[in-house]
Amino acid sequence: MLSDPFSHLPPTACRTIDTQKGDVLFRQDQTTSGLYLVVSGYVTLQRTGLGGDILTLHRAASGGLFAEASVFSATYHCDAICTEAGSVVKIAKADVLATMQSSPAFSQGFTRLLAVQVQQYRAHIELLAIPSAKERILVAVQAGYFDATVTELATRINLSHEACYRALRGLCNDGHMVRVGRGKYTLS
Amino acid sequence: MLSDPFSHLPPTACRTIDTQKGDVLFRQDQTTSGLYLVVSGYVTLQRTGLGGDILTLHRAASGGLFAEASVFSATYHCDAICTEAGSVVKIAKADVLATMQSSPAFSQGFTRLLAVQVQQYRAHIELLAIPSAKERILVAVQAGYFDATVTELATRINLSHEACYRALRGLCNDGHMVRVGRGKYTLS
DNA sequence: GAAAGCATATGATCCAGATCATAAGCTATC
DNA sequence: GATAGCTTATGATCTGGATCATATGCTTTC
Repeated sequence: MLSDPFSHLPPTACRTIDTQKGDVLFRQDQTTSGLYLVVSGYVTLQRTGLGGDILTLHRAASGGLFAEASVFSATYHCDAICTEAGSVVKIAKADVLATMQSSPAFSQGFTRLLAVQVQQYRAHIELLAIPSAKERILVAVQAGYFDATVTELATRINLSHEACYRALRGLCNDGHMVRVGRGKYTLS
Repeated sequence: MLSDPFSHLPPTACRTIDTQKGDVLFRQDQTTSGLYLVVSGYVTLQRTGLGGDILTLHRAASGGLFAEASVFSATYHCDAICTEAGSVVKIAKADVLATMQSSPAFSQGFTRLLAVQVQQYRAHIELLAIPSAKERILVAVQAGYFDATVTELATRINLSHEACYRALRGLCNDGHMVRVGRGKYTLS
């Protein structure tokens, strides 16, 4: 189940955790203890703004890794909340650091994972720069962002959910997308 | 001059390049040959949208590293353009990969740099989610984004330069900032 | 020192998206 | 099966920022 580089870790480094919807894996400013790999279900990384508004930074699906940067950080920088039941593997920070010392293969694999993250974030910043709501949604859907609810998509791409619904309808009218059911849209 | 982890690289891995304003270090989709460290001057990482609009992804100042992810990528994902004369050190991709195999200290140092990048991008995404122009600028200035022109700041935080000037004036009226000269503003 | 090019402003207008309001459908729970 | 809470959906209104226009100041260059 563990992806590539993690096979180099000692078995004791990993702990499987079953999650329920709404479970909190960690909160912002908590002391870091490790990083996580999603086995099944979904985990949302979010920050709560001063005004109480929720910002989704990342949504990790099956196979997705998150909080990798926590290995080099004293505290978590956002909240990790399970939006759907499933399970995650928690990998102890100390073991990651130790294995980086002993295994070049692990080191390189782990670094590659971080590099992928960097590229994903860059792509996301680019997406957020698209001024038109319709275009932004179209690109987001093409990039596979639309894997849950419309409301969830909206918060990820800095749109109100109303604007998101309207833009989706517009894209359907334009023939770029097709409505295939309540809250279900696909590219045409 | 080289920061921490790069002292583990063979001397031949690094090449110093003097840059003039406007110099292009690499362009999107070019084959990757290495990563860069800014010694002096500024390098902007940008992508040109389909409509010809320029999006600034990152701005590397003295001591800043960029294109680290290129080590694991076949092509560059954006353009690197020098916005001010100075010099950069180019570090060969092959040497980075080789040294990761041989030196755990380098590996860990390099990975830490990527982890920092991840956190910076996360913070940037958070910044972009701030709806009000005035607030967004205030946070950006506090985060040290305003190190060049107003126009440059505007493109980095997804605002028109007009909106940026107006918001700066507004922040001065509110007493949050002070205009200290033509195009110069500081926090009060 | 004239001309070109860019950053700095600021005013006027317009519109896309935020916000507010409303309602219906689906799910879970007691 | 009633209630609560959520997502979906759409209409009405309002506003903040984009866009367009204009002008001035600073640098660079020939």
